[in-house]
Amino acid sequence: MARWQPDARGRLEAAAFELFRERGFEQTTVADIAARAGLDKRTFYRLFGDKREALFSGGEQLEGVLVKAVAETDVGPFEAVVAAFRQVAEQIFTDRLELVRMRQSIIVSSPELQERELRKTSSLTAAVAAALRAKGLSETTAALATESGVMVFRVALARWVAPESDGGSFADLIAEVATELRTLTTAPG
Amino acid sequence: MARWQPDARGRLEAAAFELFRERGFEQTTVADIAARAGLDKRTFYRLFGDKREALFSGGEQLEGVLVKAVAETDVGPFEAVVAAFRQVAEQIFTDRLELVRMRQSIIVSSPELQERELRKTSSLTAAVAAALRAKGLSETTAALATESGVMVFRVALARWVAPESDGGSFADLIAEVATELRTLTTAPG
DNA sequence: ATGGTCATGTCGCCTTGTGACATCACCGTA
DNA sequence: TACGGTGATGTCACAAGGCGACATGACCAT
Repeated sequence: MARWQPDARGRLEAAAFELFRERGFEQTTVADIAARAGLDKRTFYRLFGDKREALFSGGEQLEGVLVKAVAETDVGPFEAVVAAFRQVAEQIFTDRLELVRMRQSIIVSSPELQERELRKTSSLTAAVAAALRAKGLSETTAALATESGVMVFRVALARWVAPESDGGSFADLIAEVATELRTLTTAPG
Repeated sequence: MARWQPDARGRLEAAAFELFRERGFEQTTVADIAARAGLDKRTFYRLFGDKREALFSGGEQLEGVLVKAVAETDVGPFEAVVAAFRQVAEQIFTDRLELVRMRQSIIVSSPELQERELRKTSSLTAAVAAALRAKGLSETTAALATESGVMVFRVALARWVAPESDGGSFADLIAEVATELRTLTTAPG
């Protein structure tokens, strides 16, 4: 018989998710999370940099998919980023609406988590922008195309998880929002 | 003779700014800041929510100017936001390049401060978007116009404070970046 | 003079996050 | 079979962030 149960990291993530939902983020201590996972506080900190990180693990995967998609697509930079996000929407978000909703509701309830989410988005943005620069685009163009794409994704996500949403295709929503953005910046006055 | 020196808040902000530059954000304790300002740690926490806030005080002023400018301007939403930021650039940033550079260098050196800056930007964005909605625009349009404007501002700011920058007109830079964004989202392929 | 108000200081507490060291199953090797 | 190494975990101790409760004392109105 093994000395330790397997997948300590996964157990901690699950425990954190449950506890954040049950009592809220601030009312949950790291010791609580570790206890529910049958581990020690110190072990938690070996696997996660801090309490917030337990909620932000899929990030690297997302970044990988995005960067790859952007690098391989060969249309205009803005179109490339939007296409990459649509791919992410299909690969990663499909059939996960309820999960995403729960996650969002946790994040919205805590300023600390909102800050962390913002930073995650920001570093993801930097990675995508770097991928665009690697294709020969200028600093400014890469930054604007990437941030526009991220913005479209965020607005579409907000609409997708909204209570009024019918939970239709997230990828289609992204395309719609991209179109809105185009008309918005184009139309003078 | 007064029992307390005046402007405790200002003294704490100044002390924090100095210490963050001298030793770095993480190496500075709240007790250090308070001591340099001739105050107690507890007093610091009465005036600021946390250690980071000592560096983010002009934010409310900025938000006020922006919201007012957006509400009063009467062109397309994106144009309104860009115009508002150009006004801010002239009113608040002119002749403060060195100060802004120092501030930025402090923020860049600390992940915690970066997170906080992101959140400040985010709440400012929300305020501007609300001002646009108050003018009758849809949720999505307001969000896209605002975020586009904020993005333009951020990219322009990055270029303005960059070491290679000639320190020319920040407002002009904003106009340039806005134009770049238009061509970028417009051009298909 | 009297009492209220308000900014500040003092004290004590819990939580976050980390360094240093102990433990002990597992594994390869003699 | 014994032995030592490795790696994940627990234990202990501690600095710092952040907050509640209470004390202090200058200022002000009456």
